[in-house]
Amino acid sequence: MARMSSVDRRGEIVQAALRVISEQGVQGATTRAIVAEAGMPLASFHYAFASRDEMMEELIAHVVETQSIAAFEAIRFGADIRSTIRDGLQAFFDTIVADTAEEQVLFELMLFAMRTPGLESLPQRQWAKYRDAARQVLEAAAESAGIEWSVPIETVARMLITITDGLTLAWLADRDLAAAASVMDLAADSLYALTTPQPIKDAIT
Amino acid sequence: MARMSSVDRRGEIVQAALRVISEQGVQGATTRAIVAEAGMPLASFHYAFASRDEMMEELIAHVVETQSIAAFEAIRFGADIRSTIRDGLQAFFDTIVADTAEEQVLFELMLFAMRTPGLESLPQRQWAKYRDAARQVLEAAAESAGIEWSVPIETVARMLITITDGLTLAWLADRDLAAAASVMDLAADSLYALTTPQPIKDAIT
DNA sequence: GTCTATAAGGAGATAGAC
DNA sequence: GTCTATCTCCTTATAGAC
Repeated sequence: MARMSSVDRRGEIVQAALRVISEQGVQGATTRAIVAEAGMPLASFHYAFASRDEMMEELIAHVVETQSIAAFEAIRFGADIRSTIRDGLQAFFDTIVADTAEEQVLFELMLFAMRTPGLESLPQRQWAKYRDAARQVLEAAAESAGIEWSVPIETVARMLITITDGLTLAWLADRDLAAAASVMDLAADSLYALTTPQPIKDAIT
Repeated sequence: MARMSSVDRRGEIVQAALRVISEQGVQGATTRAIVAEAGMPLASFHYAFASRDEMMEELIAHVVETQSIAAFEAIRFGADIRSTIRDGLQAFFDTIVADTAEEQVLFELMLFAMRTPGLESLPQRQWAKYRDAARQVLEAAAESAGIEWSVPIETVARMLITITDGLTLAWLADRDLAAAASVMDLAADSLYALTTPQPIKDAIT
């Protein structure tokens, strides 16, 4: 492994750190563990980064920057809006189940950021990105099914993120697939209740 | 401070550790920081506990044992079930806002437990206690308002915990009171939709 | 029993050889 | 530029004086 650019080396260290965190948690991500994972001598770490703090800052910024809600990309739209919502929740949840370790890392990093001077605002940005992704998928679902949301879509997006966060936490805690399914059933009904057939041109009476 | 029983000293250390964790996170809860907070010499720590690991184990077990959802105790029941639900959510959320640091500690401890051999099952027990508390408050609300839940109450309880967890996480991330209120409005409607007037003796048609 | 003093090891960071 | 060897500090844990 000949010489590599400083940028490449920083990226390689960050990726190695993410793998270490995934297996051992934030606590276990010592400089020694990281360079061992990356297969480089200890001094290379401080050649690329001034300090471990600086590396963690770049790592979290990288996660916030690149991490979208991959789950939402697995959603397939159909004509039946209620089924689309339910299937969409399932697609989200299946991704969480498949990438449980990664999801746990996200929570650990967000809590770490909250405790770290200079990184306190990153969880806020992260959740804003979540809501943005939720809003986009809700817009796409509405357009696909020919319905409208009866409350501001930002509010529906917040509700959706509330539900997905709650589902994820419960999954991390008790790994109960059937229980998650029953919650998703209720959640799909609740979100479906927020839809109206098409434009506003269908009044009662 | 004269001599105290071993049990008292263990409790005092655990309480001091919780205060340290509240201010500095789990990482900052070193034996030195804890005994400094408790105002005792370092050796007292290992006189009471064989190791820091043992203390953390007792601390988390203590939290799981004693921590109920204090928020649910602030709920006042009224005749209007929808308002009762909405007010109940607000009472929960107000408690979260008032005790944000403590709530953050709970998440940190649960993630810590998941990474600690021997403590992996504690989050599961913790969430089971959450659901139990939710079930009790849902039963009380139904009885008070003279309604029934149209789906199994365990499922409603899971839905409620999903929502409160999601609300709590979002609050920790972005501290947006108004946004939480809008989510609680939707959540109250969703839970209200799961109620039926009284016994099952009111059929349509 | 209680505390001072210290051991033993792991952490981040760096000096200096190559 | 890169890596070995080391420095310094902080951690858990304990030995041994009182």
